[in-house]
Amino acid sequence: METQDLKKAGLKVTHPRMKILEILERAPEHHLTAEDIYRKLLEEGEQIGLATIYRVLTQFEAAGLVNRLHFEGGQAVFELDRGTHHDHMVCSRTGRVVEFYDEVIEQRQREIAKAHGFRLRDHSLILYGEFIEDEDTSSS
Amino acid sequence: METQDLKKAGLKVTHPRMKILEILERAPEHHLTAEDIYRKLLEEGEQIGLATIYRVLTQFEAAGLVNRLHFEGGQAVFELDRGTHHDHMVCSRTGRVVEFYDEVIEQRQREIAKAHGFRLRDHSLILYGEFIEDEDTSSS
DNA sequence: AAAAAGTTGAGAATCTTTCTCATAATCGTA
DNA sequence: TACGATTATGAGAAAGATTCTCAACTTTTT
Repeated sequence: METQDLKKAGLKVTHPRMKILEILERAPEHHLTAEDIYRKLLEEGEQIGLATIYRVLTQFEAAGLVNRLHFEGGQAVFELDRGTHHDHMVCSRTGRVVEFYDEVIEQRQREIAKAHGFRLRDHSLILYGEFIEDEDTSSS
Repeated sequence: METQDLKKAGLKVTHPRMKILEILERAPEHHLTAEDIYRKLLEEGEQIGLATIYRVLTQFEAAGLVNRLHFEGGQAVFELDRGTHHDHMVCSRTGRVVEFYDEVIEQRQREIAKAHGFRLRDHSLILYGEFIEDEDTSSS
């Protein structure tokens, strides 16, 4: 029930916005590109324009409903903001994304920022590599 | 004297490549977009095509001579690889970039990766905010 | 229900980056 | 030092991602 969130953000409760939120909520991957969302909506028979998706995602980002992440590869990915900050680990083989949170790292960042006279607003930490279990050793 | 580096990477020593390296070495900002390099070269009377700049930067990246960074905003920025890994702090007001290195964070990343069965290849840590000294409080 | 305000879809436009291909430069060798 | 094989360059076209434009349409307010 996010119609509240939309209203709070000064956004009208429209069909495209609800559907986009739904997709983000249901996606098992949790991290989707605008195109991913576009295709998933099409599959469900919702013909929502790509331009609308980008527009809405940008509005959602401004409202704090979603986060936009810049992984390698140019295309931005979006995730629902579930209130808890976390960083990301991206498997270069499968594209799998795992979230993690580490208070030691968070704390160090604050200290480093302070030491540099830097007002820390946000940060992006992404680990790149491969999950060992995702490795297809010898199989077909 | 990087002609050695170019040869070692299996790249011919050409005028565009030398000039691009020069620009990267001399740039006080240390972090340039392909366009930045293109414009700086033009200012020096070097008419090198943008396509060449992108091509060369990609080759340099593969050879480990430069790093490609993805700050917010879509455009990639490049820096000369001076052999010492570091992360970045970006001022949203001035665009100023400051490098830092923190062994505690590096170590934590390795531990986190290990705990997740993740073979860590690389990482990107960027702090966003503003340098307090860059703040134009009241001035003209 | 009508008016006011905000939203959508489609395609055009923009921006960044890569590709194509004919021409030109580099490098090892004769 | 010139030759030939190889590789690189420049310009413009092309591709990919995202934003813009604007007329038609919903939502919300009155």
